[in-house]
Amino acid sequence: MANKAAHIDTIPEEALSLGKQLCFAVYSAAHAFNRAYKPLLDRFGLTYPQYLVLLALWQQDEMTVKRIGEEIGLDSGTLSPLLKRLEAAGFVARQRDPGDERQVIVRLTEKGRDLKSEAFGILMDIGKASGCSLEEAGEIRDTLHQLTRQLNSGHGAD
Amino acid sequence: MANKAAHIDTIPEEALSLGKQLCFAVYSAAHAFNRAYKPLLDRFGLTYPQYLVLLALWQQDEMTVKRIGEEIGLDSGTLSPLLKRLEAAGFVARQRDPGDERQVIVRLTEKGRDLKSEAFGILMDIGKASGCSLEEAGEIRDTLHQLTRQLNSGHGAD
DNA sequence: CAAAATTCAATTGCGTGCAAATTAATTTTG
DNA sequence: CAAAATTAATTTGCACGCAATTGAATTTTG
Repeated sequence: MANKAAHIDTIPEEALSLGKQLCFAVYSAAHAFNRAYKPLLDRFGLTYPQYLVLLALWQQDEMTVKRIGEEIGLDSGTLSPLLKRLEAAGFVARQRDPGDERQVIVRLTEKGRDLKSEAFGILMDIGKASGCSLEEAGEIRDTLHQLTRQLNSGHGAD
Repeated sequence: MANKAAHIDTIPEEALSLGKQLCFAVYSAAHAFNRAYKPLLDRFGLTYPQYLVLLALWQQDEMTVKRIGEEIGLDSGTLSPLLKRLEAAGFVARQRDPGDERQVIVRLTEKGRDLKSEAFGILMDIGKASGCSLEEAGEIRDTLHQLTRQLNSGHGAD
């Protein structure tokens, strides 16, 4: 892992510029995606994190809160109220696991399952709005996954 | 009713997978950066958005709330309380523009200016945590800037 | 010049995100 | 088997982030 940052006297004043910072680029892109999704999701009364939960459930129905949290990277403090809102909106049902009463199993309702077919439309609208090809998107995605893994390794198991 | 989008043979079921979505990769990377910054910024009692405001002010001191918002992409609804907290913490001062009483000018305090030299340390810690070279970071950054611009063009000035 | 429109910041309301504390259920252990 | 430790979800408190509203100041215009 040759780190090019060996002699850092090369990091000038300019490095503090927002435009020069990778983290700000990621931060801005995340907000831009959020804004792009908003009008599409508003039609269904969903927020982006709520949509992420549905995406996860469309792949694998009947997950515990903890499992969902691992899938999308949120803790129960965020998920508990979010899931209650998804339940109130009729997209999912929550039920204590009879086998282990500590756990809550979240499953799609009919309404939640029906939304899946519409999700392809959202996906394509976003794909168009992002203005990049599938290959391009795939490259950026993989690069970011690697970056995320690297960043997360800093406080996991060391 | 077929649960498969009829003529969209290029976008399969798999496209709904979280791991396949560019937006989720961006979303996750943003959170990963946030978590990486947190312990570094906690030392100064700062949040990441607050740090962004200081970065902007280190480049160009004495900006209006609106100008800062344009720099980092936040509106006054977010900035007003944030700037009050930055003021309460002693990093900035806020003052109505005598020439145009609608505007509020934000400027660094001595304490805010002093923090600038420490910021290089934060920058380098993050650079190390991201595990990519300056060139690599630059490429990803430019790609994301382009992506952000493309996404924002969908509802901006046209 | 005065009314209307515009601009800027602050405020309100709602939904994340995360840390820390809480509660209930299960597992470990002494 | 009972006490202690662990686990899962909820709750609480704080800080974004954004839409919509408000209020004050300025500009436009009739």
